Amino acid sequence: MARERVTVVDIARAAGVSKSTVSLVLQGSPLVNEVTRAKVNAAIRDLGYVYNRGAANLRQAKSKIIGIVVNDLTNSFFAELAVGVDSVVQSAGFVQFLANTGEKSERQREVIASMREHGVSGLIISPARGTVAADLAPLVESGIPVVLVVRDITGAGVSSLTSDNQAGAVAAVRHLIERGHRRIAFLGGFPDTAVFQARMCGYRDALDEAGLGSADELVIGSAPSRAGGVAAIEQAMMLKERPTAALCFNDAVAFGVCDGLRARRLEPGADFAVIGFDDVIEAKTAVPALTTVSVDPQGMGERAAELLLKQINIGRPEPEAIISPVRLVVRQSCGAATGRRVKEVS
Amino acid sequence: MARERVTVVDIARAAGVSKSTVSLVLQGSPLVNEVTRAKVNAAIRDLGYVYNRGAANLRQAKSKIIGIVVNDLTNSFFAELAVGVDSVVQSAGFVQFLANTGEKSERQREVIASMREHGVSGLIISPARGTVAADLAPLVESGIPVVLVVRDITGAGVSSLTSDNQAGAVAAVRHLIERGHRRIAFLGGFPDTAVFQARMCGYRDALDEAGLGSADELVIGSAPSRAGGVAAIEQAMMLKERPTAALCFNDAVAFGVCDGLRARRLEPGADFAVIGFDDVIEAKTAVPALTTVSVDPQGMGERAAELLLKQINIGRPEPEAIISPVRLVVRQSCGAATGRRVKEVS
DNA sequence: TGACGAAATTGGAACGTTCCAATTATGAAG
DNA sequence: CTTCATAATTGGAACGTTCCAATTTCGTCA
Repeated sequence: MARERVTVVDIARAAGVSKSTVSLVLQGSPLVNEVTRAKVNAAIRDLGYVYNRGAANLRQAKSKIIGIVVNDLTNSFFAELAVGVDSVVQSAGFVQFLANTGEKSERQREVIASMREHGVSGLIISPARGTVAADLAPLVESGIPVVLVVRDITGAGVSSLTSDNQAGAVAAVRHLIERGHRRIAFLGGFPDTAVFQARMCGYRDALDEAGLGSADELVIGSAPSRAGGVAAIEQAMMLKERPTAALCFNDAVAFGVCDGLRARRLEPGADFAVIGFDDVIEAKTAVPALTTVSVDPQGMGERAAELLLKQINIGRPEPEAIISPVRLVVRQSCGAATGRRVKEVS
Repeated sequence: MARERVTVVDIARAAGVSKSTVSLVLQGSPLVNEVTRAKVNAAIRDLGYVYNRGAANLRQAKSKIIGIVVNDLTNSFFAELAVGVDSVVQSAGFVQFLANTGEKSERQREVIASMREHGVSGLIISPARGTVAADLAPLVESGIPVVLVVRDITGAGVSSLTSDNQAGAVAAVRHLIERGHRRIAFLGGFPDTAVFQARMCGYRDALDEAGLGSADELVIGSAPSRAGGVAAIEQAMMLKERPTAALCFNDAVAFGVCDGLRARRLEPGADFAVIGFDDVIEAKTAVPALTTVSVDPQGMGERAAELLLKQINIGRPEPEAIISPVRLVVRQSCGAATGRRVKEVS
C-alpha cells in the first residue's frame, strides 16, 4: 500500500507542464494561466499528492512552525494557554509544536534544542522553575524570535508577556478588606518564584494601605496545586489567631482550600472567604463559584502568539515586555451577596 | 545577530575533514576514529552548529515526528493523555506535534493534512465527534501508521486503543447496588457517541442482572462537562421518584453533579452517591474524593504511543484493537466508609 | 619490502522543493 | 508582417543532509 511518494515532477508530467509551473500553482501565484492551474490542480487531486514542507523549508529557510513549551500541561491554566496560542497560530498558517517540560530544566533544554533542529521560526516559552537567562542565551543569540509568557526572566533580552500579578492581588485583598475581613492569609505557591513574589507584594501593599500590618505566619507556601491548597489551609487553621479569609496563589490552590475548609465543616463563602487567581474554566461553574483574579489564560495565549508573529514578520524588533491587565471577578466564594461584579484593575 | 547558518561543510572545513565524516559523527557511527570524532565535536561546539533535521528527513524519508490530535485539550483527560504520549515518544527520540481540534471535524481535516505535509511518521488521533471512517480513508491509504485512541471508528481499518467502558460501568453500578441503592441514574454525556453507548450499556446490564429494570427517565444526557453535570442532576432531582445515586459519564460531569447537589444542600457521599469515570488527577484530591472508574489517561497515552512506535518500527502490521482494562477506585463520593478499595474489573 | 585486509575517510549523487534568469507564446500596435 | 510589450512557462542550480561506492591510510604478517 505504501506506494512511491508522488512529487511535483509527477504532477508536472501528468499535467503536461514543467515542475516550475506546478510550484507556482502550489503557492498560488497569479502568474499562471487559469486553465493551466485547473489542469495542475486536477492532477494533484488525482495522484493524491501531498506537499513536502520539509523540502520547501530547506530551500526557503523559513518554516511555518512555531514551538510552544510549557512547564506543566496537566495544569489546566497551561492547557488553555496552549489552545489560545494554537488558535491564532493556526489561522496564520503556522503549525504548533507543543512540548511539556514538567518543570524540569533538563527536559526544557532538550525540547528547545529539538525545536531548533526542526527549524521553528519562533518560540513561546513558559519557563520551567529555576530557568535563568544563561539557559536561554544560545537560543536568543541565534536570532530566533522568542516570547516568554507567564514567567519573565530578567536579563534574557526577549519579549515577555506576563500578567499584572501585583495589581491583581491588591484588588483582591482590598475587596476582602472592604467586606470587613481583618485577618487575611496568603496561601500556596512556591515562594522562590517571581510570580509568587509579585502576588505576595500586592497582598502586603493592600494590607499596609489599610493600616493592617501583615503577620508572616499568614503567608503559607505550598505546591501550587489542589493538594497544596489543602495543606496550606490546614496549617492556617492551626494558628492561634485564625484568618477569616484568604487570597490563594492560584485557582488550583483555592479549590484545595475549599476542600480543606469543608473537611473541617466550614463552608467556603459563608464561613470563610476565598479568592483565587487565574480564572480557569472551572472557576465559574464550581460550587461555590470562585471569586478570582482573571488572567484569561486563553486570551493570554492568543496575545503571546500575536506578539510572536509580529516579531517573525518584521525582522528584528525591540523586545517588549507586556504586562497584561487583570480583573477581579467577584463570585460566591468570597461571601459576596448574589450579584456578580467585575472590577477592572489595571 | 542572525548570522549565516552553519552547515556540515563549515564543520568539515573547521575540523579538516570531509562532510561525509561529519555526517558519520553526527549519527554516532562506530566507523570514525576517536580522535577525528573529538575534533569534529569540538568544531560543532565552537561554531554553534545546529542540526537541520528537515534536510536529513528529505534524504532519508523518515522523520522522527509523531503527531497527536485531540478533540479537546482543555479537558484535563486529554491533556494528561497528551503528556503520557509525549513521555514515551520523547524517550524514543521522537518529537510530538500536538493539535487540538475542539471537536470540529473541519479543523481535524486541516491539522491532519498539515501533519502529513510535515512528514509525521505516525499519528495518534482521538477523533472529533462525528468522525467517520471515510474521513480517515486518505490518511490510512497513504500507509502512515495511525492509532485511534479513546474513541474507535468502525471500519477505519487502523489500530485502536479504547477502555473497557462497559465493564467499568457494570462494576460501578454493581457497587452502588451492593451498597443498597435501588434508584440509580446515569448522568451526562452525548448519547450519540460510542463511548456513551458503551457506558450506558454497562449501566443497563448491571441493573438487569440485579433484576432492577432501568427507567428511561433516569438516563439524562448533557454536555460532558462540569456545567453539563449541574444541568443533569437538576433535571434528575425534578423527577417524581428521585434517584439516590448516579453513575456519571465522566469525572467532569461528576464534579458538576457534586456542585449541583450542594446547591440543593445535599452532601455528595453522605446524602447521594456519585461515581465518575476516567479518574483524572483531581478526582483523588477533591472533597469528597471521587469514586470513579479509573482509565488512567496518562497510562493510556503511553500505551497508545508504544503501540504506534511498534507499528512504525515493523513495517506494516495487522491493525490491533486493544481494549484497556479499567478499575473501580472506591473513594468517598459513593458513601463508602473510609478504607480505600480498588476492584480490578477486566 | 611488499602485500593484504581492515579501518577510516571521501566525493558526488540524490532527496523534493523554490527561485532566478531565460525562453516562448500571445496579442496589440504600427 | 514586423516589432514590442506583456503574459506564461521553463530548465537548472541551490538548500543541507545521507548514502553509496570508491579511495586512502594503517597495521600486520610473510
